[in-house]
Amino acid sequence: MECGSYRLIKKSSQCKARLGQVYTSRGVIDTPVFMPVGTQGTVKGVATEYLVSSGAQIILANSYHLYLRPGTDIIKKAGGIQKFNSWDKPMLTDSGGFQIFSLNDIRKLTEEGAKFQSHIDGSTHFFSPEKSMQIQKDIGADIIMCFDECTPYPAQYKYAKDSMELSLRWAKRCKDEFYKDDSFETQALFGIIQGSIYEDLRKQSAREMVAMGFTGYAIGGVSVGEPKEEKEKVIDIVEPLLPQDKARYLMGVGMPEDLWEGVERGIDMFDCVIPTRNGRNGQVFTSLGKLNIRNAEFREDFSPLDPGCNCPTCKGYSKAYLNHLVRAQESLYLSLLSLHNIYFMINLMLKIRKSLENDTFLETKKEFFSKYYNSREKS
RNA sequence: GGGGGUGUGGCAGAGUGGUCUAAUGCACCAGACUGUAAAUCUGGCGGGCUUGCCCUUCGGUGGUUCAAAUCCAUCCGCCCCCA
Repeated sequence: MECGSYRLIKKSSQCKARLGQVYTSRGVIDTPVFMPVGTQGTVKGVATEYLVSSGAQIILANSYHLYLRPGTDIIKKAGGIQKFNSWDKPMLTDSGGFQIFSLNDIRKLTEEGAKFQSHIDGSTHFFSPEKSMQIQKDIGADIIMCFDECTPYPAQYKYAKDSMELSLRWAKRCKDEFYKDDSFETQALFGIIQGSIYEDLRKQSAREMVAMGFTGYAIGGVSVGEPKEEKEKVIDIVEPLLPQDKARYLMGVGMPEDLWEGVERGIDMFDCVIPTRNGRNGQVFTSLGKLNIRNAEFREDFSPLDPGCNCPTCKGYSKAYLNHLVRAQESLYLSLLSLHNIYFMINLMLKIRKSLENDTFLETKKEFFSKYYNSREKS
């Protein structure tokens, strides 16, 4: 079976949601799936063994960050990223395209590629589509991404069009570079659709990417500040143009509510920094809504974060204790909160997959939302 | 007993006649975070409302002055040095 190939198991009778699997040489991924982000080759604050016990099936790493530090030579010597960080399940690397967006002030874009100034020491580095492919081959993840420009929001039509077309030309170069050797036997290359919030641009991008032919397709350039409705509109525009027999990946998404909306619209894969970053900042996701564990109301609350949660944090520690750890700036809270949030997202996807098996997606979604949005206000 | 110093918002600590409800940090109270330059960032932090203004604040009291956290007197507290 081709690495990165998608198998549709069951389609919802209620909406576009799909239950399926993505094949990789390091294992099969049940979809819809949430992929925790481990930019520097580590899901911040979460040891690999806990990541495994959370049920995470695949995690991300980032080309730009690992290229700068420790350097791809070291990762190669280690035997690839999975040997390096002891994660032997599937992995996906982002191309550095998002850094073109986030490092806006210290990068310069040309047709050839992107010149970055290292955020670590200021040194200059150049990423081209070809270079990004080489780096991602060296890192050795199972799924790798095309080098693109993650178009900022808001973007003028002209900018969005030029940016999307540049990403198309880069995608062609990525594909050419990727298939130069036999990497495709163990790695899959996914294309990324851009076009900001403009219907014709999104359609053009989707059509041309599909015509070019990739193992899977990602929707990029979302969750960059646009309203929720715009994001959902973009999925609705792009999804019908994507082949049913390929995985669809919504990049950088998201919040629990976004995962439901994405799955409902036919998305199979999601990644987001939110469970870890927000965890480090005290925000916790629970079946009864979000809460900030730092807040005074939890000082004497000796119950777990989420009554129904099976994570080590909820099994072992109370809100009052976690509140204390945060106030005392004890580093343990970084791990405990990140871990809980990872479990929450993974369990959420499990619940979603189960509802698809039973073909009760919409009812389950409704039930989730009614608890998630109403419970905390009532109490 | 002699000499010197000091007292400012929850804490530390600036300010030494008007531009002072009083810098800054901490603490505290909230909010944000979406392919990670993030254990970060933002806002609030005496009271009232008609949100611009009014009232109350710099150990206590009493003065000087158009004007006092700032000057004077006095009282109270604390600290240091010498006996």
